[in-house]
Amino acid sequence: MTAAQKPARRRAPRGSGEQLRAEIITAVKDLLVEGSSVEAISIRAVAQRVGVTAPSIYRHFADRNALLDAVVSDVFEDLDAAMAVAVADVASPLDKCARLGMAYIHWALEHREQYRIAVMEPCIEPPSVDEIIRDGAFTRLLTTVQECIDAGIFAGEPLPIALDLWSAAHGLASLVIAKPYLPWGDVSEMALRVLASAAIGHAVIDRIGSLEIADAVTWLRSH
Amino acid sequence: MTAAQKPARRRAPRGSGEQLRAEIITAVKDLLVEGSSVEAISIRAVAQRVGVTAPSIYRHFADRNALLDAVVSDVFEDLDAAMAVAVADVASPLDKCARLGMAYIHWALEHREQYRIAVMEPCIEPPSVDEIIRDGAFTRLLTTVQECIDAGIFAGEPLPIALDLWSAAHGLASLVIAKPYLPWGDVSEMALRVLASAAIGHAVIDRIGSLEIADAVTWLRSH
DNA sequence: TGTACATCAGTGAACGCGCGTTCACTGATGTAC
DNA sequence: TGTACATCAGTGAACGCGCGTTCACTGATGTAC
Repeated sequence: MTAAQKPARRRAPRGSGEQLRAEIITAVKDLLVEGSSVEAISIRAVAQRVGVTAPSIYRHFADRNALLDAVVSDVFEDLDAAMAVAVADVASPLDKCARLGMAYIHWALEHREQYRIAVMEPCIEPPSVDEIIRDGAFTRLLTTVQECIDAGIFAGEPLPIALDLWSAAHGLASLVIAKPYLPWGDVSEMALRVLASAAIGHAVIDRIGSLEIADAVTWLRSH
Repeated sequence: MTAAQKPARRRAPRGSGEQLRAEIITAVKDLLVEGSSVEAISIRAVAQRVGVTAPSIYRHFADRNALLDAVVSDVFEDLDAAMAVAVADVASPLDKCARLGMAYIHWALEHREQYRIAVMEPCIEPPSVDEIIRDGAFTRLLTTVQECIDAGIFAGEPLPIALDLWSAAHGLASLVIAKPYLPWGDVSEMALRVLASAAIGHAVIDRIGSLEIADAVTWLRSH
């Protein structure tokens, strides 16, 4: 009874090579959820987690990089799914924007190492710009920003605004992940504040047509 | 003449153990500047760079982590120095805030791997909160935010505002570093926009006393 | 229904490598006489 | 000024380890007859 691993695994039937592949990706995500860093994700560690020997991994992934790439894709899908749920029943474009941001930050903080490998680490091989633009989560944000523009909340092109908002959400999420010991206080409240100030700041900039903070302050004082 | 490393190094005189120590830290920073990632910073690579054998490193640093810790401290000092220069002849607190942010982002983008190990990677052992607060760059920001509060530009406590502004600057810097292939356009302009919207957003939030973006938009429309 | 066979998912053992780290040492440097 | 000596900055060789990856294989699975 000391070795409990033998009976656990059953060989997959002929056609279903996909099964182990999916199990491997899930195992990596589980390891990340439990706090393993990327460097700790070794082929052997993953294999052991799945209950299989190391060479089996190579039947499904060309090498370690290919495995990590696949995991990153999967992680982005999870993130997009969480964002989709967050705006499922929201009609107002501004509300949608805010909820996308909050969902993004919350998901990141609940899946810190997954977020790290997907968004904070350098990519093994950079995807084309088209792939990024077509990527679920970013497209979702871009579309919502366009709706805000249509509603007269923002002005100009959606792409830079979407990048600004992404950068605001990412800034808080990644800084909390990298420096969790700072006096963050209530992170949800801080998230609201960061997202709100980015969005409001944009609206004011569009309104007064100047990037000078001093102009905005002067304008604010006169109203 | 094939081996040019022999005559280069001269043994340090008795008292000056500090000399090699400084050379080692500089060597690590040079390797980072040339694009080496943290994982590529091995004791052997550093030793070779300095022109010394690997065990020599251990006379000056207890182990690899101690070396990296020392490098991170040094990097933070460099960053702080760059920020100090940026505001050396600036009087207006608002200008100072903006310039600190711009200097921060520019320094980060010019020292990407150094910024990564100092701010984006998990710390080996987290410093106490006090150490952070006393850290040069953050204290500088905190003081400047306090000056802005005194000038009536922001309201409330300086700490959360400083964290917000840091988060805004870090968001852009770290996202550009992690995803350089995105369509960033002119990063300097984007930096201005991100910092301005964070600061202006804060000022508006303080003014209307609500975190609801919708309230701000309504308020904006009525002015 | 029963048997022989081809397939291919997963195995076990091994490879070469670069790593962090250790240890006893060497020999240039500075000092005491 | 000259010599013997203590110091200690830096060396050379080696350690054990975990890693990614390979390769020939095994034996359960599904199929053809």
